[in-house]
Amino acid sequence: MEDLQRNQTTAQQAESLEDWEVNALRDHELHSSKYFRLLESRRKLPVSLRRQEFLDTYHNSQIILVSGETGSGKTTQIPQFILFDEWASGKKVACTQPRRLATTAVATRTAAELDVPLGEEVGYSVRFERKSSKLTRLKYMTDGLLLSEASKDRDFSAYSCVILDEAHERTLNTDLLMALLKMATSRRSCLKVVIMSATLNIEKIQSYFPGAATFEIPGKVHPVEIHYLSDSTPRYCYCAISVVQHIHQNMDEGDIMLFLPTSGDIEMVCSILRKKYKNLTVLPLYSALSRAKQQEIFDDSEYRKCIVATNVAETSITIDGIVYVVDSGLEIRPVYNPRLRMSSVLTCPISKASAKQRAGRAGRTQPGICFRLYTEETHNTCFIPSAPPGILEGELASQILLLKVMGFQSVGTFDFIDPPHPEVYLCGLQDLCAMGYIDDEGTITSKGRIAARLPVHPKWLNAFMEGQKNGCLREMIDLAAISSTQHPIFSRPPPARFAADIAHRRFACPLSDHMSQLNALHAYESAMKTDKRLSISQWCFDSFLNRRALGEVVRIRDQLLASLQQELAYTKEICGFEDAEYDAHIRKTLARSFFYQCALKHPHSHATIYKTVHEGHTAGIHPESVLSREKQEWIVYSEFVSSGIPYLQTVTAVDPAWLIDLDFFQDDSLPKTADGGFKQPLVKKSLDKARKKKDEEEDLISFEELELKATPLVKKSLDTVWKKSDDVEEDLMSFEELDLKVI
DNA sequence: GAGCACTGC
Repeated sequence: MEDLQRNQTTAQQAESLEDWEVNALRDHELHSSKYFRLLESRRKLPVSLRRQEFLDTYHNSQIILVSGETGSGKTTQIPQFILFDEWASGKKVACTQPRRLATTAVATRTAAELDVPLGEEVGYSVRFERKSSKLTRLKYMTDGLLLSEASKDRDFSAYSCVILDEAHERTLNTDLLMALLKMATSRRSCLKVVIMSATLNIEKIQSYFPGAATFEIPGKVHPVEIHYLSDSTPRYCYCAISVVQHIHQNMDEGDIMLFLPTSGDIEMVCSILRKKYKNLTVLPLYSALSRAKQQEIFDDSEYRKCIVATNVAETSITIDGIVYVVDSGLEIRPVYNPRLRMSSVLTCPISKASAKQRAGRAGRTQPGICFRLYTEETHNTCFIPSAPPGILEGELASQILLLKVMGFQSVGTFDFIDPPHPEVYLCGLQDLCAMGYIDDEGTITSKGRIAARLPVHPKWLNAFMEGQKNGCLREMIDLAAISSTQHPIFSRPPPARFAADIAHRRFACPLSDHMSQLNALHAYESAMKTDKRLSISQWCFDSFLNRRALGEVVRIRDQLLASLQQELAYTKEICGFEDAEYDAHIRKTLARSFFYQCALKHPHSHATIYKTVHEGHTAGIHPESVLSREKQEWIVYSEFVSSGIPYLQTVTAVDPAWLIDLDFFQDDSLPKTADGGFKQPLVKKSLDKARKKKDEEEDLISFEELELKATPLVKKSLDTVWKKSDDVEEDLMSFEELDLKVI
């Protein structure tokens, strides 16, 4: 390796080093026999045949765009080519992935290919888990982690080259990194950047990096025959069952993968298929399933396998041996409305890129067939080319804060590939201002600097500071951790919802969902201490609590504690407040830290209808909440969501007296909407009431004043019809009826 | 009285 010169190596040099019987990276340790077996198959990959061409491109350009389909070997080989070429730099090579699982998997594979122990020359770094050392020269990491490193070092100065993989997915983190790397390359001429992407939609990235060199790698995939429906159907579940039935009964062996939008659809279809075919191994696959259940899809089976999946199977999990794909053409998409600050999910048609990706799952090991449960015309005219980038899809407060802490003052003019809508940006600024993280000029405050570095949403810093004042910092940290897990800690499996609700009652606090969550977490922790490890699963099962989620809560909580103590100098001992007023302290803390997320009950309405104070929107309380049938006047809420009806989720009853001294609620400072339409009387009167304890009658306002809008009850009639139907046979169409045409 | 996906620090 001593003879190699940075950015001047040749494929021949590198290959002769690889062919040696001793390991050039490991001070001349002998290679294992497994190494040579792996080397032989690596050399056959399409990308290996063009190693010299790649190096020529790499040497002549600072930014390189590599495009290639799955199966080209780019994720494992390109970083190794670069590792040899950058060896003399003495710095690290980073390669990012959007997901944790892929990061660890590809690092493990690459370490094996280079015949080094994982964590030494080749390592990885993901949240909660680091396998890297001083020796590490090639580091696989999640894009989120590199981003958080970049917040402390805009120049990426530990790296000679940064490789961004899966850039076509356009995750929020990848987009931010592309922008930061573009700037870093102009400051550090010795920094190399490689953007790796699937071939589709690469033009956008190309025009963002005008001077960049491009390098294409042919893929190694088998042809997939596509069949479309000649007539569209809304009954995609039964249509899918018919197609699976046809494949199973009439077609050659090979496993089947069926894509459906929701876990509900999946469970229903699985139960029908299981009843009908004893000689078919039917396996559900979606992210909320336990790891063990997800792992079952890889187990050997004596029968043909039929995997029924959401789009986890599109990107996160790849399975070989699939020959038939059945694609409903639907997915669940999150929709965020910045004006309402409300999120919801919708069932939508997928993109053309997703359809291609799903079909490709059939051709990984041999030629395959894909049945699309939509017409060719639908595909061509209704499907958008590719999913919109993540930066256009959500709330951006934490990203704006991150850029501010990095020293970018006017984030509104920041050079993004796709700049977010100005209104989203403006909402983010307003929220940050309300939280006290930026001042009226848009300059970051000292509080904002701390909030930007937290491993949870920055809004929690206010809760931590308020919690410290009120002696319940520990509880706020617990709640922050609970709010950042991807799955709810309370499990309510559809067949046992009623039983789950009863089991959850032992944790319920009548005035607060937040308190109820804390009760469940604390019960879990004491069960962990007293029970043996084996029975904790059973305890969670019996209590209808999600063990995986609770485990993650504890890990996030520990990470938060560490970062609060280290970075923020929270040296004061962190302990819970324990007295008769315990509940009230916590509720007061929530009220004072999430004052911009409080709502007021409509005084006359019989149903529980609330109006949010900040924006003046109307919503109900989510039926799962302990407060759904209470008549509490003031509440704070954690989420404003919609599933047809707008709901406030995870709510806590508060006393308005706790709020009246906050600037936010001073009469003149009440926020107004752009058209000046904010309705103050309700809030003002209710606050006045708290201040003066006046006679209630005087303060009542008319129903009209509330401007309650009728909220249409969207019933998914089709869904309910499908789900209650037990006489399946009647509903099934014959395969011939479906009239599939081959393209 | 009902939800509905997937990531990251």
